[in-house]
Amino acid sequence: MGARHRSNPLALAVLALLYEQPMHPYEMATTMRDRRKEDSIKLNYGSLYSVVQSLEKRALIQARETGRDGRRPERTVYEITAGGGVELLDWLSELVSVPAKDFTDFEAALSLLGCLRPEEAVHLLEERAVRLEQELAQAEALRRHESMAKLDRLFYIEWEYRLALRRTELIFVKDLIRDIGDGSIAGLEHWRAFHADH
Amino acid sequence: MGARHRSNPLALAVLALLYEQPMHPYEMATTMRDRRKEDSIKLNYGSLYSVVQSLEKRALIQARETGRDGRRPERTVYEITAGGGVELLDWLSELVSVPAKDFTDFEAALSLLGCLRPEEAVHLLEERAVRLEQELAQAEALRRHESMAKLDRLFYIEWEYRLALRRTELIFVKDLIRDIGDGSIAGLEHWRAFHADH
DNA sequence: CCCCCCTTACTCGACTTCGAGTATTTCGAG
DNA sequence: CTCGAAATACTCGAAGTCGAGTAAGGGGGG
Repeated sequence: MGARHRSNPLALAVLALLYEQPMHPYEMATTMRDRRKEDSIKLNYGSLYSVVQSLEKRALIQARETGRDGRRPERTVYEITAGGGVELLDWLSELVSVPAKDFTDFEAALSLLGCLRPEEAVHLLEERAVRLEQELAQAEALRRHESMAKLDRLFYIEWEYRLALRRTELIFVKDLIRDIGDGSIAGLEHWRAFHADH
Repeated sequence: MGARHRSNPLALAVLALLYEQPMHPYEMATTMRDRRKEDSIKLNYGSLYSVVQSLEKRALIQARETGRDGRRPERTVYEITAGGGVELLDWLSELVSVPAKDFTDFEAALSLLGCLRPEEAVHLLEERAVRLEQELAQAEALRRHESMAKLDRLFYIEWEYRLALRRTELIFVKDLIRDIGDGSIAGLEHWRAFHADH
């Protein structure tokens, strides 16, 4: 399969949209926005057009018609090919069944926490905790909102997943604040020593 | 500050290493490997050299000496500048204090789960659950290993963070399997209907 | 003492990503 | 009916990403 090319999830999203029905690129963008997919899949105008182009070159999608509506700029409508359908299901199956390592910003920051003084670190972690609590409170409010309450759960599983992770993150951050604050974290002396020199 | 340029965490890692002591690029790579930083920060040979170049252009680091050891290829040793130190602390502070949205592969996959048939989805999620359990078991084993037991906790917080997230993910996946399996997930009819047409 | 392979250190160019910029068209207020 | 604002549909080039490729030194087996 085209496993070499499976880096950009936007390509997956394009295949998924065309799996439902043919579309032109701009419509893909608006559809993704309407369905809140931009929250879970990074969407960029510039990327979209080159991703579509690259999918066409690999024969996973093909141009269907290059019609024009009135005197508007030309729209190229694309449809998925048989190969594209196979690639979609194969790729999606892989993403679901094998847990990939993903590099998050906070993980990177934690691994370099030693560059900050302990007190500074605690202070910044407290800020993060506050912001996480706000985010979670907002999410709770949104969930109770009527427009959300009527939506099938299938359409917001990814949202629940993200919330579950955020809740865990909040607990982790609070524990960490406690352990640095009361000096119970192992290695605190080395940490202080490094900053004493600097 | 240079907030426009804060996309690649590898640049942050380079600043952090040079904050400790001057180094040449290849040494950065090996040091990161020795300290297991490659687990939490994506390291690529090609990227490293262009990242270093870009940091130099922005005067956050500077070449110190271009010595050579015997007749080996030239090594350029870099050191951090005053501006580089400021940028490091500022950037790191931001990453710690404000929770950023990160786009993970699994979240993208979940948002497109409708493309798979329900039974297929359950099957693949079960595979993921098994793999997650294996990963967690391996991590537990590693933690009990002597080389790990002696290490200061400060040096593997990022590892604990990742494990906490993975544990939450496992619970989430198991719950999801249950809810799709026993038909209690809202919207299952629409899901089946879509695949009946196809 | 010579050959092969591993490590060291870096280069290269094909490919992607990004977001600001452009040009047209519709819509609504006045 | 006309002017401007928003929406539509796309383009462009600068910058970044990637990993295979290269080339030279060191070291150990025959």
